[in-house]
Amino acid sequence: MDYNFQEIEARWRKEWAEMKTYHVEADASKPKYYVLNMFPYPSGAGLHVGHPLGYIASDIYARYKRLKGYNVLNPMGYDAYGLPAEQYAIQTGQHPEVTTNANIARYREQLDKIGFSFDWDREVRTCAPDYYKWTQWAFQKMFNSFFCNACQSARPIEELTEHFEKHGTKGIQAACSEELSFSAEEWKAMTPKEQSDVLMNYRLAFMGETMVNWCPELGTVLANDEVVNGVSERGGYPVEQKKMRQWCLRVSAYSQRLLDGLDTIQWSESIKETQRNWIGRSEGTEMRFQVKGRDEHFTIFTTRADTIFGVTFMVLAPESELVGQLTTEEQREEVEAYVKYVKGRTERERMIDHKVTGVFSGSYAINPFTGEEIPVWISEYVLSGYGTGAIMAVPAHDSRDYAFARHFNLPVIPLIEGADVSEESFDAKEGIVMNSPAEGVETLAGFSLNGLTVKEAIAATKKFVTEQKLGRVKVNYRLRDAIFSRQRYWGEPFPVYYKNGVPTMVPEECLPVMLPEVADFKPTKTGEPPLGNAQVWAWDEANRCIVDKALIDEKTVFPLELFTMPGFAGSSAYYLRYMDPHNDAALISEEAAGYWKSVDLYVGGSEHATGHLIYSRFWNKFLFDLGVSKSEEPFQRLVNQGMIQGWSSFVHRVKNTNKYVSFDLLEERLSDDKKTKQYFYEGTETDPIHADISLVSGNVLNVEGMRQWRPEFSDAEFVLNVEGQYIVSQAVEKMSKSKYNVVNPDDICEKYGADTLRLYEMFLGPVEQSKPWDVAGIDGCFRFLKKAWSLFDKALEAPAAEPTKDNLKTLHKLIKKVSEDIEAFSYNTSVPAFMVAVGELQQQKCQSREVLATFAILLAPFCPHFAEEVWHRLGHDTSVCDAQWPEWNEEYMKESAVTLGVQFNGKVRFSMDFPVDATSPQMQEMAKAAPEAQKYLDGMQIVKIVAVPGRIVNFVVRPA
RNA sequence: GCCCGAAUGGUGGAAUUGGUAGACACGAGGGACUUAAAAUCCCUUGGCAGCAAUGCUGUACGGGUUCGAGUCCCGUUUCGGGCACCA
Repeated sequence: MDYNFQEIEARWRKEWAEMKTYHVEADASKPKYYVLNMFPYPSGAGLHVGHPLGYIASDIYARYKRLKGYNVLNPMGYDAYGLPAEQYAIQTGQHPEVTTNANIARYREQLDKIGFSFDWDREVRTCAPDYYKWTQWAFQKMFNSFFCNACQSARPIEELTEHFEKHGTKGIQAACSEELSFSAEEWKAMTPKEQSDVLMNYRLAFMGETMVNWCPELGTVLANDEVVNGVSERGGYPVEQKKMRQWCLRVSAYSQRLLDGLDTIQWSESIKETQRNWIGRSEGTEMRFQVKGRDEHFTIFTTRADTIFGVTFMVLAPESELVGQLTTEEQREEVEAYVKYVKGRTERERMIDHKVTGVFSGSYAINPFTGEEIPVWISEYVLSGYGTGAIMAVPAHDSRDYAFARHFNLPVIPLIEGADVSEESFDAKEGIVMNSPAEGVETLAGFSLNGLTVKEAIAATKKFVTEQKLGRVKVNYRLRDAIFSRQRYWGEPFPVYYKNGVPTMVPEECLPVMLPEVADFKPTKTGEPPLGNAQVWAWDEANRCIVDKALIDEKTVFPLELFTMPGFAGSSAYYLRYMDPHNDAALISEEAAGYWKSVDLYVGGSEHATGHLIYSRFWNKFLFDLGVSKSEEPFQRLVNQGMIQGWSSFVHRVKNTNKYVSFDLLEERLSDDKKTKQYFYEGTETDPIHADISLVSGNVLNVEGMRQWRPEFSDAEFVLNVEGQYIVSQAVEKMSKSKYNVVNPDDICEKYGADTLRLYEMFLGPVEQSKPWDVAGIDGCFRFLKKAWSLFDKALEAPAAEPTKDNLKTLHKLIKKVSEDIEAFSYNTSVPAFMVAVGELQQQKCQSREVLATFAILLAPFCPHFAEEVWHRLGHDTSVCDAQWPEWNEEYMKESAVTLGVQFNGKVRFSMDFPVDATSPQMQEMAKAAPEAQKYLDGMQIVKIVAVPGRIVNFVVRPA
């Protein structure tokens, strides 16, 4: 009987669904294991072969763990809110929900063909009201919390108001946007609006007037991780800086915990490093500088306090509030012009050219150590969002300060012995300090750093600054608060209304606040976000319901928030919801949270390193503080699957013609910058144009198909080579619809079956690595399954037999290899092990039902349909999923004989055969053979015996 | 510029973590079966020399440690990834 994968796979697909084979419930009698994939955004293009890579890898792990006796949670869902559906809606008027549901249906159909062990009863969709209810709920909890710096934990906001009423801000240690100072009396005297504004300064979800990344093209603000190289990640549109009122999450409050947590989880070093970079902890000193001739001072942040004697100017960020205060009348006009110039530059312009620009403020600061006067400048190279927005410039030891000093002719004072600062600054934190102070300069309390190493000098300065109360030691983080509102339609609405200008939460019992219907998905004519188009979008406080906007009276009926939440809102805690997806009383029950705790294995792309994976950790830590999540970290082990790239094919069109020339007729030249290759035909340059890979076999183009494919090719001229063929050029690129290089998993399932697809994707290379999809190699995997099938087929037709020694040896070698490989996520090496094992069993004419059944269990994680089929043909009536993973036994694997050799100088050798067993007489013999060998090696001593089981034994010898 | 990571046949990639380099697969070549093709099976396949046994050489390049290095150390080159006026 042939391997009829289509029939087998269809049957088991149906069976598993009917039997709910993959349904899972919390079960205290079994250890749990939680496997999770990053849930997909269901795009209109459907799945390509790259998508399932991670799903297959994690599915293998989930199935393996289940066979090992774990209660495995392996859910799947959809990150359903997103920009493409909304943009499609704007173009076509089609409601995003309609397109999203259609896409989800398509995804589901594709996923179902690949044989995953997902528990679909637990599916979540971020756009479902019973799901986003809990996104809104978490937001409200953040709104009603602040972060206590002393206990490093979120606390109810009431604790803060109580404290304000008793003591004002005195003794408050809370994460905030801005340090405030007021007394209890002042607090009590504030209007509700004023109190609300003060509390916004502390809430974990707060409304803040901040510089945001505004993308005019998309009509919305973007988070820092959504801006790449100064343009929007999606679409690549320019992004500018704009001050706007926005909802924000105080992610920065958790900086230290986010950093510390990294040491407790098994993630790749590179992702951890990326997150450490993004958090950007830097330990330094904040120092106060007096302004000359005025009773004012300002504070700077530096990590190089030791360079205080080399400060020759100060620099303020143009956006800094200090600019207004420190600009003198004479300089005002010039400064204002400069600030205006800086505002006019986009983020991208600033990034691309680091122009040295700046202007003198007119003021001088006093060096607190020496009393020297230092001019205060303003320049865009100082960022307002980091530190205090002001720096002390030490041109000798900072390259940016150096460039500025050279440009504006400011003095450069070297402070490190032997540092040559005539051409560039000396930035390294090493060497011996000098000129600190320079000879003859008197300093505060006679302070001197001369002769110390830089590290000692930094420590000494910190100590001195603290003692003399010139400032304080301070830790700064680069991590910014996340901007949490978007000016879009297709996202979670905020459960917030504006009561006389004060943002107020819709009562928890009334959640979710459902996304309203709108007539138009575009922003309103007055520039309001799309929700401004909703007619029924006001909150009736008395009746606790959403009502028509026309009823707004500012007494009991108030306008609702028009912003929606960003993409990361719904994806930040979805892994918790999977634990208890139908609970409508809580995000998750105590029992579910206590049992499943956190994700043991998380699989997804590394592109989320600074987005989702930070927000999720933050969100989870917050819920952990609330006691909802039972684990400080959401994802214990993270595996980043690589991308599967596609081989794109190109036809070459001669410039300004409709003539396409076979690739082998072109002449290759390097471009002027010698980085890219260009191809010429008879001296004229050609442009490579994507051709659909379905029209190419090998590297030969189906010219007729090409003509029919798209109208522009129908009357094109194709110049063929001498064999009458049109050769395309090929290159590896990201798999994408627009590059016509997409391989659809459906086609592979159709032609080879899901089991072959699964096996092949794993065989292609390490899961973590990006690699191109190579169509040719899949035959090898398909052949393997056919061979394995015939092995079972033949054995089942023959009478059953006891396992032979060789059978057991092959089997146990395989058990060991596969078990170890799965644990290590090294599937690409276990596939060959299966191939070898099948070859051996075939040769042994294995007829043992027992051996074959065990083989089926081992194969089950990789090729579940196949395994299930043969498992049943072997006479089992329960699913192979409920079998038990076998243990290997070293006994069976012992080699019967090895070759013993002595090697010295690569010349002297002898050999003998003996069974491998440390206690066997033959092994003892081998030990004796060591002195025996000495007679071959006169004057040598054997220092070490290296035995490789089944291989060779080397005696390591040295002159005695 | 700074911080990671990588480099092994024609190709994807193995190598028990310091112990026979190139598993397994693809591709290529040869053969069997077949009228033929597909499918299947067998053999060869890093390079050089040789009929052969075998020998020499070989893991980006140059050094080093070691009885022994793809693996460890130092330097160089190239390619990926991340961060980037973060004081």
